[in-house]
Amino acid sequence: MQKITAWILDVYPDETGMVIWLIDKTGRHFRTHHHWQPTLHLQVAPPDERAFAALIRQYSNHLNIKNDRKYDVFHKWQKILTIKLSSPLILDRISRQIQKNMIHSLYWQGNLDPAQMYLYENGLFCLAYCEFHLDNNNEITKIILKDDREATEFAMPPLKTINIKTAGRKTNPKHALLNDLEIEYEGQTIVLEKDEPRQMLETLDTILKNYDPDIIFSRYGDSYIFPRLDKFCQQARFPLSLNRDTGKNTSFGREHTYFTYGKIVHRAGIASLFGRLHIDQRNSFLYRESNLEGIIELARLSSIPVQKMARSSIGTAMSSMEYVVAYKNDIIIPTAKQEPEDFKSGEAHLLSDKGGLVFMPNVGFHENVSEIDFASMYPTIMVKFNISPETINCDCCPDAPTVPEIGYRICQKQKGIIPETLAPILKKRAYYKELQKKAEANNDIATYNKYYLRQNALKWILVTCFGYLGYKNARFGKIDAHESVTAYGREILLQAKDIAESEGHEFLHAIVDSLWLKHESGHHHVRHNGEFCEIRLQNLCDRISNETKIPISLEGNYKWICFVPSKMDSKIGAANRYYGCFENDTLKIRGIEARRHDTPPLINDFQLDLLAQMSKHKNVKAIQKNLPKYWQQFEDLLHNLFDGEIDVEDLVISKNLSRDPDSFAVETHTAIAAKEMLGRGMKVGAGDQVQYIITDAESEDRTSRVRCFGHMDADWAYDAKKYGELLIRSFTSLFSCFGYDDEYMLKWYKDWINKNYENLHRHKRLELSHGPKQMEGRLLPQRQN
DNA sequence: TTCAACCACTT
DNA sequence: ACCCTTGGTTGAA
Repeated sequence: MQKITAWILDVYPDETGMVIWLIDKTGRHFRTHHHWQPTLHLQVAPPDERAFAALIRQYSNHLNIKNDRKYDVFHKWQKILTIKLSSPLILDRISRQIQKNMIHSLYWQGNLDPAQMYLYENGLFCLAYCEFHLDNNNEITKIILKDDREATEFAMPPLKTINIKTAGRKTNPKHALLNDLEIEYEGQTIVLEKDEPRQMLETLDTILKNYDPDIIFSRYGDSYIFPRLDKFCQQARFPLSLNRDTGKNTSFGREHTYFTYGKIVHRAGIASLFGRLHIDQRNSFLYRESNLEGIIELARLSSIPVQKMARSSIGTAMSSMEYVVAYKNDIIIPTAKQEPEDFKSGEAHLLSDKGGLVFMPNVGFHENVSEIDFASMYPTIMVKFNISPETINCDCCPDAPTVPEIGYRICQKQKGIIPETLAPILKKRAYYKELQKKAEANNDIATYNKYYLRQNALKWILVTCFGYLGYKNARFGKIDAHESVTAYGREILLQAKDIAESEGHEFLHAIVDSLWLKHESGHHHVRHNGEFCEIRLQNLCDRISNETKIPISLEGNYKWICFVPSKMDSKIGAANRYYGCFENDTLKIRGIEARRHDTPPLINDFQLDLLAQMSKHKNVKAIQKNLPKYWQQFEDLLHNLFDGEIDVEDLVISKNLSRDPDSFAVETHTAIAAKEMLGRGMKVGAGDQVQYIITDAESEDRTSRVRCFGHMDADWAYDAKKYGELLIRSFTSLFSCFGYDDEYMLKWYKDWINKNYENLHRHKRLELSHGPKQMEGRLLPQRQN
């Protein structure tokens, strides 16, 4: 027998169990194997008995079935069949077959990834430090975990990394011809030339064999580099050593598009390696947000293997963390959500259907305002009030306290699966934030970054876990739990408002988890009375935190803040559109043009420039005094626009395609630009970004309304009038409360055009002062073949 | 000119 | 493989 103490690098199934790659303190790696059989649970309904018999017949040698009992999520003792499969490789097939042919039956643990299932069952995770007992065939006989996924300090193995990317272009090269490849490792860069494919493969192979990296980072490795390399290898019959496991070939997953945070995201198919990790930095939300630190943090918490974690959505990580808890508590996981929404009376529905509480702010400018924010309000509510699908209206606590307004009971006896999942995450994040602060104070940038990245990854779990509660496909989701959270949220916000008012603060505005309070008039500057204010606010926050049990803290004191009026009704504010300036002259901007990614650079820069100037003013009077100056800047820019002096790249509008170009019902600018690109042989689809210039917004001929950026040639010019309107809109967003509202501005605009550009025909195209710039990198190249 | 459907985006 | 709202545009009535 042999003992190795090492980290788990990667896990994947084979015929008889799991292949487990280890890496030790010195960076040595080992391929080991652990015999393992996956388990499913089933409760066969009478109509499905024939289908079940057929399944047993078909897989007679592969299924080991016994009668069993298990608790389900609702703590019901279920009489079930436990089915052991002979090999993890048939798990997917059998799981699908049960789901398809046995629709009346109850079925648990279906559609789980075998590697994750193995890790859940053994309480393990990738990058866990363990002691492994091996026999002479490298077969694992015992694993002793010497690590804890909830630990905030954990050791990491020494990982050798290498970077592969295409030379030159920064854009997605999926349409492009093959480019040179750049390989970076140990501080050196090697360029592999595209003209010598054989040479390219041989050099890369040598590097892989000699340097033997643990992680390959790439840009567009999933969609481009790895598929091309694979094709080359096949053509040249060259066995490239991408995989450490010599028996395996690179696996290419299916590409897919999905909806998240209100937009379609395109995810290229995963190119995953065996025994070595490939992370495509451009196909990983998590990498972009929180680097390898965040990927590893979540891989440890969720038991999702690192390569898959890198490409997973936050929702997937959240689900997997719930499964970890379920396995730990020996609770079986339903294959699909089965619990229908509880019956509700009309009235209850009306009350509970509301989301977060939002007030209507008094529009316009306010001075001497402080903002206080609840930290992670919704997840904290879930943990503090034990809100989980199975804790709502449980059978065991008929006299339990109820949720405000909607009256659901919440279980007092059993801790819910969601609170149990979230509690350690909240705790861990708070701890990381503390360490981050400490490192900042010590000017220790490396440590600061490490903890910033980790807490940021956890933040994403916390901001999405609430939405996931009500998501109809989530296995542990239930809309009632969702509603309970917002009900508590509303009550807590109102409670905070009452406390603030009782302490003599003037309530100004509140959105879900933030409150804006005004200080009594008489102190023109918070600074003037600063210290007194700080203490009063600190006391207020302490009192609210104590009474509501949700921590709240001071976000900052505003010199001035402006709540932008709604376009629908200028009397009331659009709840989430505001901008303000803190005492230290930093700005907070929400909802207005400069915050939107589809605002062209010209407009964006103009608005931000105005705001930067305004941030120097200490009160509203000073802003008002400078209005003529701002107006002049606005009018000058408008003249520039009409005189054709603006570079086209400052007018580019970028939008995400919500669907494939041909399936748009309305010919929006986005749809027109996408179709133009399609016509030029470029591959654009849902989730891709299109960039275009408005050339003639009012044209009868739809195709002339916009041009996709990159194909603007000298025959085309931008539509100054239209961009003028966008410019005006960005101006009114800032100054409508001074009388520069839409109505006034649009009338002024009409007169201004008549006066200054009366010879400008409505559809006249302007000459460009400089030809369109073809910017390297922003230009989408023609697709090959 | 009006308005419903559609689309993109933010919190 | 998430909730809903606001604001703007399109194109037919």
